[in-house]
Amino acid sequence: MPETTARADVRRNRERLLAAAREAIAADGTEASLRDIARRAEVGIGTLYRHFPTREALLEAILDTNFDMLRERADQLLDSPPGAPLEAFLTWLADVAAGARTYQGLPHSIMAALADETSELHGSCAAMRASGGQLLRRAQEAGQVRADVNVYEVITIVIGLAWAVQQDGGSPELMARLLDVAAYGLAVQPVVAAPQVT
Amino acid sequence: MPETTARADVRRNRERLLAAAREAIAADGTEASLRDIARRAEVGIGTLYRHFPTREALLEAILDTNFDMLRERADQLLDSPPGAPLEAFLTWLADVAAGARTYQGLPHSIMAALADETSELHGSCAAMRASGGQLLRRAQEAGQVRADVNVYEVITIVIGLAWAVQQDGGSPELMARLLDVAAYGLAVQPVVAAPQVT
DNA sequence: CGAAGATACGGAGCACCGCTCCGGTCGTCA
DNA sequence: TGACGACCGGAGCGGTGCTCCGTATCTTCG
Repeated sequence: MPETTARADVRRNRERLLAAAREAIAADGTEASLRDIARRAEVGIGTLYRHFPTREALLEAILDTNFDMLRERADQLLDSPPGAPLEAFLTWLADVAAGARTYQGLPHSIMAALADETSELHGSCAAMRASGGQLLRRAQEAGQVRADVNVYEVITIVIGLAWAVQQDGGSPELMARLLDVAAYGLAVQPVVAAPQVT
Repeated sequence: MPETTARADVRRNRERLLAAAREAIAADGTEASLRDIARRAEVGIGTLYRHFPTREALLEAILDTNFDMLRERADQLLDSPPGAPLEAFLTWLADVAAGARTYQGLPHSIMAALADETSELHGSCAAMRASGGQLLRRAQEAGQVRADVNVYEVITIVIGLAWAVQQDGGSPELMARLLDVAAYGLAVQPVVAAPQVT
């Protein structure tokens, strides 16, 4: 049973706007022109603002499922393998990095949302951060990750790297290499293909 | 003997514009309104564009000495201490991070300039990168830094972290912590206050 | 010293942006 | 079917980056 709002055109316009926004944001990034989104949806600019009072509200509606998946992924990684907590943690970090790079400008939106508690995006971002916190803690308790870092710093590192990679054209290879350096820096023991000291 | 341009008002206006730009960029970041800069300089918007055809040209004029200092610092670190190449390299990285954070939005401008060879800022940024490359190579040849990273990746990491810290309010403490993680990830052996495996 | 010529100045103007606000339309329910 | 109220659309405001040209100013030469 789909959420049955009072009027039909409301739901219709909402769907049109979301579809148009997905298009526009895929093309132009999270800073896509709102007027352009309204145009694509064949809807007045006023209608867009009534449905989504702020840009963050619109982003939240679009990215909702993405963040949920990231949270689920964390829970999943937390449950299934009792061993290898470092690996699980790093896997999740890579997922976060990948998620942050799905749209041009997303890293900026995420950082802004984390900093601004009044942002509509804040909830999703904070939930994601909390889930990652558990993964981090487990890896730290297993003695596999530096004990002197917290979730906030880890997220900041990953989003920062994701941003830099985006600026550089968004090559997945570069992202992997930078994540490798970060992983090496976070781990207590080298885990990946890193030069060994003899 | 100061560069004697044909007309006097030209030099006068140039100075006024640079002073105004420094003010505005310190206040509003590298995306400061150009109209506002012209207003502060008590000069027409056309005059601003004639002196500095693009925003990058204006930034270049302002940041020129900053980038030069970063390059000199690299040369200096390369010469003075024959030992401790890792330390010299990491010191320079911290300087770069500090420099990238002097203005809001500077990390973005730097990354954009490195990617776009036609940018007026590209020269300064590329020169800085090249100087850092020597420091990196020396540390690698001494076996103190992972051999599988290049300057480009290192710069990308540092600027990415600087950006993230800026987004978060720009706390120097956070910057230091993130740089520490990056250093640990780049170094072949732990050098800083990092948890030791027993 | 004064006038001619070159050169730089200023800002009006264009197309865009985010965002507000209100008159008219249209769906819904009695 | 009619009335009511929620919803829509877009004009309008103040801002942006950038261009272009009539005009004022500086310099140089007679």
